[in-house]
Amino acid sequence: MRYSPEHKQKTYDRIVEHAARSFRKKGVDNVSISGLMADAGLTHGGFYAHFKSKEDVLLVALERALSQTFSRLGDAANTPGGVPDRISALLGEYLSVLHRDTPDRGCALAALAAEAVRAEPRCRGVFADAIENGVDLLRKTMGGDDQENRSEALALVSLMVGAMLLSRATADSPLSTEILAAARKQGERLAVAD
Amino acid sequence: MRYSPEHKQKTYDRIVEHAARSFRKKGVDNVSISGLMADAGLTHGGFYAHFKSKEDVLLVALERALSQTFSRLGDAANTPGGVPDRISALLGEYLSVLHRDTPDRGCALAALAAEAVRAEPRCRGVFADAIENGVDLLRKTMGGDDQENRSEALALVSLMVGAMLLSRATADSPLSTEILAAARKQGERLAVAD
DNA sequence: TGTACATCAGTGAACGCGCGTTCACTGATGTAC
DNA sequence: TGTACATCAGTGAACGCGCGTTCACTGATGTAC
Repeated sequence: MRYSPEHKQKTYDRIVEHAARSFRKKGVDNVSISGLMADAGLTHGGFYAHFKSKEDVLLVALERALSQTFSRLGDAANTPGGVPDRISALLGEYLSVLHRDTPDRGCALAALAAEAVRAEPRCRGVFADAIENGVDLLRKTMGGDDQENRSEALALVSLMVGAMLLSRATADSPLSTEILAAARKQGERLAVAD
Repeated sequence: MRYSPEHKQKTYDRIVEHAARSFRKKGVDNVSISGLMADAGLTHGGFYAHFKSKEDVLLVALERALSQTFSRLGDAANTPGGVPDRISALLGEYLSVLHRDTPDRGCALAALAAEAVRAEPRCRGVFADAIENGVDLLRKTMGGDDQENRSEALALVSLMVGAMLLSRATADSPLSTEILAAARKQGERLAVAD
C-alpha cells in the first residue's frame, strides 16, 4: 500500500497525538508501542517506519504536549483587564480542578517530569525550553522585565507545577482543592506585589 | 533456618530501607523485587514472607522516606535565630544542589508523587499525611496559626516540591540552579511578609 | 539433660505474561517507458 | 494510453528478555516431653 504524499505525515501526527495523551495519562512505562499503534488504528510493527525507538516518540510527544499547554495558557492570559486580572485568569486556568482531573490533556511537567527524565535524559532540553516559554509568558503577563521579575516568574512556574502535582497526589482528600486555592491566592500575591 | 526473634524485623527494615532508596532513585517501574531482595542480600522468593505485593512495599517505603525527610527538615528549621533565619535554613536545606543530586535520599513527593499514585492509589493517603506534616512544620517555623498562615504554608510546600522537580528536570542547564535560587528567594518573601 | 518434632525465613526453579524490537512479507499507488 | 516495475507504509509472526508471583523444599532453631 503506497499512500498519498501527505498520508505518512498524517499517520505520524496521529501517533504523536495519541502518544502525548497516553504518556501523560499512564506514565512512560505503562505505555506500550502496541497500545500506541492500536490507538492510531495500526499494528505495532509499523511504528518503526516513523520512529527509531520508544524514547524518540516520547521526546516528540512531550514537545507537542507542552506547546499545546502553553498555547492554552497564552489564550487564558489574553483576557481583557489589567495585570492582576490576566495573572488571575492564567493561574485559574492552570490551577483548576478540570486540569487536575484531565492529566492526559494537561501540563507534561506536572504529569511526567520525574519519569521522563529518568527514561530519556534528552527530555531535559525539552523541559528547559518549556520552562523558559512559561517564564516568558508569565513575565509578559506580569509586565516589566527586570531581574526580580524573572525570579518571580521562575518561582511562579515552580509553584504552579508543584501545586498541580500535589493536588493530584491527594486527589481524594479535601487537601487537594485546598492546595489549588492556596496556590492561586499566593501566586497572585507573588506576581502582583512589587 | 529459624532465626532469632528480632531477625525477621531486621530483614524487613533492611528491605524497606533499600526499597525507599531504589524507588526514589529509579522510579516505581524500574525497581524489581529481585533487585530489591538482592540489595538486601537475599533471593527474590523470600520477599513474600514480608509483603503481600510490590505495591505493599511501595506504600511502606514511601512512609519511611517521607518521615526521614521531615525529620531532616525539622532539624534544619531548629537553627538558632528569628523566624526569617529558620525559614531560610529550612528552604536552604530543601532547595539545595545536594538534594537535587541525591533523589534517593530526598523528598519522595518530588521524586515519586506522579508515578506512585498511578501505581497504587493508596499512596494518596500517605502523600496527604506527608503534606499535612510539611504544612505543620512550616506553620510552626513561620509562627502564628491563622487561616492565612495555612494558605501560605500550602503554597510554600507546592513551591518547594515544584522547584525541586523542575530543577531535576533541567539538571544540565543553568536554569536548574536558577530555579532553586528563585524558589528560595520568593519562598522567603511568601513566608515572611504578612 | 536429651531427643523428637514443629516452625517458618529464606531458596531457587518455574509459571504466564507483556514488553521493545526485528524482519520477511504485502499490495496499492507512483513512475518509467 | 497502456503496461511493467519500483516503492515503502503497514502487517503480523517471532525473537529474547525481565517481570511479579507461586510453590515445593531446606534446615537452623525453638519447643514439648
